[in-house]
Amino acid sequence: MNIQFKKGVLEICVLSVLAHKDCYGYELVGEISKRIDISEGTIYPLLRRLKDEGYVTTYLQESVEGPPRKYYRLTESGRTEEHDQKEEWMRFASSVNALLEGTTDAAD
Amino acid sequence: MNIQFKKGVLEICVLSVLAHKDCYGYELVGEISKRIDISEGTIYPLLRRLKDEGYVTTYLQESVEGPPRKYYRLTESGRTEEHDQKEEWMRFASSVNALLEGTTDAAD
DNA sequence: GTAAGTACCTTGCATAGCAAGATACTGTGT
DNA sequence: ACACAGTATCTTGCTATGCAAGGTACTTAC
Repeated sequence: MNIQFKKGVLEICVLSVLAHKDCYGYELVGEISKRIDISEGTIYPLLRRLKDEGYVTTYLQESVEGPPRKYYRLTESGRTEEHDQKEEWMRFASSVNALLEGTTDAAD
Repeated sequence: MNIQFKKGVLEICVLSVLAHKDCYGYELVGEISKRIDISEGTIYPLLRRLKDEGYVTTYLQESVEGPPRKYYRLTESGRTEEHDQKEEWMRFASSVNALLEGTTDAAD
């Protein structure tokens, strides 16, 4: 999978999963990996950024399966950001598709 | 427009335009900018990479409107790459869309 | 001669993803 | 008791790509 394609996209993916339910980092890796490969070395710095920007808050919760989990919850600002970034992704993706189709349909 | 979204995508956009017709750098900026912002500082290093990897060849052509134009033409290897990268983009974009829709349709 | 449009190019910066490794808790097998 | 696998957190150093800003040079028009 082209690593470059993921740049910026994993952020909206994380925001989108968190819009559905609170998650801890390790869990997010599993959720997102169902569709798109993502590693722990990516998720933790990303979550740190989201917290620094005020899009999420965190709380700790004990686990019987290992060390305590740090859960991430979307803030109101985070919900707005999720909405805006999703729209921007949709616009971007359809621009790319138009360009890829439009420039080849005469040649193909 | 989110700069990060463009990472890796501009390459397939360039390959796709070149699959349709030979272009010079300045012209590619104009073609692609119809859909996606791209600057000259991006296109020239990108074209250099494509040439180094054997996906394009170049030839000079005089112009009455300014300095000579350096045209880029896809090689066979470039056509294969264009096809493969386009498929990969399509797969990637639909994975992202599935993730963005799937994780919110229960919450929305 | 100077400004605007065309056309090429490079340098230095910012960003984000990843491999690899460090830390530590829990349960299982030996 | 010890080792290992699974869970869970985090950091460091590296890589790749896009961009602003700047430089060069040709042509036409004022």
